Amino acid sequence: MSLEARLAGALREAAREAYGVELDGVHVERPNEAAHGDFASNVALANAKVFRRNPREVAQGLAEALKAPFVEDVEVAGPGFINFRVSSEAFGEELGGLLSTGEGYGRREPSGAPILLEYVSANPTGPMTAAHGRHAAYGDSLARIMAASGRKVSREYYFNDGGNQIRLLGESVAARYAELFGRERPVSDASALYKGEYIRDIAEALKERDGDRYLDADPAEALPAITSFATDWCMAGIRETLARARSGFDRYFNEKSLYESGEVSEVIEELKGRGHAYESEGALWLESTRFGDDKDRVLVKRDGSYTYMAPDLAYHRDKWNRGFGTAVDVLGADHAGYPPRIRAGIVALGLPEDFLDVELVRLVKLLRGGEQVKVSKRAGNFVTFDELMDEVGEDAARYFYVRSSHRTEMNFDLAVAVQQSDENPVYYVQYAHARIASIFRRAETDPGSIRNVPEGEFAPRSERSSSSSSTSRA
RNA sequence: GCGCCUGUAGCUCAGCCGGAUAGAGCAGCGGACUUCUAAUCCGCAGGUCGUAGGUUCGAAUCCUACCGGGCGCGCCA
Repeated sequence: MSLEARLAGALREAAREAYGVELDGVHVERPNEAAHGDFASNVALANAKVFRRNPREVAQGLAEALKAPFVEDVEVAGPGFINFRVSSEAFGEELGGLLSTGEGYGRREPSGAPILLEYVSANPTGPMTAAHGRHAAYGDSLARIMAASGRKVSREYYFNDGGNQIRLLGESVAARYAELFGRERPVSDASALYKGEYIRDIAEALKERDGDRYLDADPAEALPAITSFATDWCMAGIRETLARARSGFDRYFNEKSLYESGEVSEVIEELKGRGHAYESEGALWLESTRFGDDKDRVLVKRDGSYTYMAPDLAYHRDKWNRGFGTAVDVLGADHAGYPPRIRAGIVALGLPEDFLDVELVRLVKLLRGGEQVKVSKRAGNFVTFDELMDEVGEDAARYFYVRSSHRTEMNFDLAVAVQQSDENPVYYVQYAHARIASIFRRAETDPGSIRNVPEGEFAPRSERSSSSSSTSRA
């Protein structure tokens, strides 16, 4: 157990002993000022109301009742902070524990209900973009952190290879494919087609594999085959990109499987049965206003097809049925309208409201030397995640993505990310690693072989400043 | 118009379930050291925490209004 946790426990015990008060969140931190000790706590201040006494008095009482042999000195300071000085033996023990545990240090054993983390979930209509990159970096980091702090996590990528966007992808590829043979394929709305360079790549790959067999074929047969080839091509590319970014998934969940298993129609029936779905204007609506949404949402369109809500609700119910305690959805900020309605649907299905946790990731603004990089998806002019990694490297890409909170818009300056200078934090980290490795190489020592800390080599920082002249610590 | 997010040092960002002089890195200024990769180390300066009110013993943090930026308000996903 960490020193912070041990101190928090001791404070909780002292509160029970001295005041008969049961505290839940006890905050112990490392103060900014070394003069304030090795650790400090604001319990007395934060819980003054619970104790019904003035903070200084409470702090004094807690300090007196504290039973913690590893604490050398306790003092009450300022408006009611409790400052601790910890013995160097305790620090030595902690360091010894750190060295022997190695990379496992600080990790917790898994416990509690597993979490389903869904992220990226981009439909296979093209390569991953720089915006998706932020999702991959954030989601992967979140998964690692949750796992390290003792939660079982499953990562899923939910995709749909059958919707309207996919149809457009198929049309786009078919048009390009025809062009490769010098033909023109009639399309209903040329402006809606995807224009990216990759469309040509897909068409060429298709020509490579199947030759001209779709050229004069019945479109009713050719188009599905072309579309299927295109989505497979995109999905394979996405998987490659994700692997390169070291962001793996336990499962790629195809929306289609929810129709095949009957779960979509089940969900509709269940909502009807619960009285939360009604028909109006020829469509079937979810009564989501009853559960906090702005307006009711269509589940089944007038033409009989489903909106995305239907399979999405089926997917979330499927997550619940698989035994997950929490579903975390990482979505783009352009889906801001989504959480209230899907939550409404979840509650309407009788699942707990807090089952779903949605994290919205803001957009990435790409800069190059302070100048904004213009992107236009419509014109097929965008920066792919692969191009970004080509330019700055995988590590720098991930570092910058995760550097600032996912909730704020971020500026990603490609020019800075490749600089080998003080301005580039990635370079700093890499350089620090190189230097440390160099030291160990010269010392002819393997850092992994260090098992115990010689007495007096390390000291808590409250002792460091005062006794710096006595011992040199390299 | 309504809703959600956001505005902290010249720049990029922490801090935001209220608490000790508001932090870091970079950039700036001053100094040290000629080396285990100087792409180093130490120090200094720099902030009306968007603005105005309110709650509180105490507000960057909570509440209200306003200003600026982003996103959303489809029988698209």
